[in-house]
Amino acid sequence: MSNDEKIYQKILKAIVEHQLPPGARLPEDRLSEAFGVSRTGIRKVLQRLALEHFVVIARNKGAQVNHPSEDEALEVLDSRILIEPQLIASLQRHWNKEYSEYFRDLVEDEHQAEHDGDMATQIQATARFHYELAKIAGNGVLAAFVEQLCYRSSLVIAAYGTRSSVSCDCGDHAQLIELLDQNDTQKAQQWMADHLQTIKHSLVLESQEEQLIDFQRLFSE
Amino acid sequence: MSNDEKIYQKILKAIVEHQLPPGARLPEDRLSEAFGVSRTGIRKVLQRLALEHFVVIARNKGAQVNHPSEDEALEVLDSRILIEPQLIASLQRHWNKEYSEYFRDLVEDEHQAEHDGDMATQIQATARFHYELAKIAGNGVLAAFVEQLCYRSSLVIAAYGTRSSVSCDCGDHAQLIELLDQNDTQKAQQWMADHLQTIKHSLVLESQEEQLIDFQRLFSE
DNA sequence: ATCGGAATAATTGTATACGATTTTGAAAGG
DNA sequence: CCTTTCAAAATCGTATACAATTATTCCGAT
Repeated sequence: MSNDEKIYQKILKAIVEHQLPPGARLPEDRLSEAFGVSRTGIRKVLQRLALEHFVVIARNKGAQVNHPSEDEALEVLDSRILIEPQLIASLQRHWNKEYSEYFRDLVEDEHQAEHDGDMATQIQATARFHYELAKIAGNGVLAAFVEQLCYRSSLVIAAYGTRSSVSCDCGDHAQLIELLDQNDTQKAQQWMADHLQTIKHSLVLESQEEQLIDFQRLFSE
Repeated sequence: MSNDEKIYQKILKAIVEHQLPPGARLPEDRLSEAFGVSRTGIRKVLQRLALEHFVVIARNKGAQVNHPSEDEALEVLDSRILIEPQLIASLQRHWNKEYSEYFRDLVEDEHQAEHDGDMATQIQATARFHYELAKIAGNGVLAAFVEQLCYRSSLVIAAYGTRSSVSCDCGDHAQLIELLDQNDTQKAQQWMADHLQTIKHSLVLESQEEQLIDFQRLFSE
């Protein structure tokens, strides 16, 4: 893997795992000295992250971790709701015992991370379950998009999620594997749709109220 | 629009309109003098185009217009087949007379370009019909992905399309508007799926045979 | 004490320089 | 005449320099 790619992965990991919260500034100087490369390489990485909506770059003001709007948050989840259940059908055709065991291991990793209170690992494992699943459906273009949506979902949860957003759904993933093992495509599709809906509705969108409430509190005090 | 963005648009346009064919090399020096900026700005644009799969960059060998593999070509179309019909449902809810007229104008542009033999304009108009339609479904994240898939489709057609790939489907678009005007969501979805299938099957995938045939021809002559 | 406003510091935008790698082309040997 | 080899040209990767813009701090005025 190229050096740029390694830096990209590290920063993305930090964002997705909520180490770098939404709104955090990412000055090129600090990053370049932290990674031991010149600003040139850092800029390249930041621009990539910006295209993928993990950071936003304002002209002459630099990069900061994206704080997705409520619209964006919902659209990311809606996109997954539209795509991922659809992938189940072609996924089911490739399903076999090896996959079943592999994904049970992934679920086990999730449980372990949850038990250890290791939220970063848990977030990664949860996202990975979804996009690894997407990959075996056989369409690399869609799989790449789903992978991006999964990571963006992690960022959405960082912005709007509660503790339950990340942990509540973990036990569930094993249920999907059961359905796939039973070759019950219909139910598996429905499960996936419900699962993503659950995550979507676990988001707390404070809307504009947050700012209004601040004003009101200022006036009332 | 920033200067970078303008350069990006121009190069993308040239690729999508088949002015820069798949495989064409894009040396940074030539581009930088052509656009009157330093290589820095060009590199930024090329790297963006690479992330979006319009060009491929090989280390120390530079950028060239992507020549999509057959797998990639099919996956791009399959992705559209999975997504675009699904968008019809939410699209239909926003449909109104203004949209109807707007899209009839777009179709008229397609016809005009076809009549004038202006393939570049025709390609743009055809892609635009699809992604403008996707936009009014109300999900910006998905719409952006569909837009990218439409442009990638143009590149796929540059690589594997016949003349009929670009022109045969033009008259059709008006039919979809009819169905939307009649509020016949079911048929509109089916139409979209069939339409994209038609495009997919109009591709000629020479597969590995091309190379073999070349050898055979060399021997037989 | 608080609110401008100017000077200074910090940060980004773009160009250029130089080393590294690849490609090209020509000359020498078979 | 063809192949091989090596030098030169072209091209890319990365660092650095300097200009442009933005953020911060400090000072004076109200």
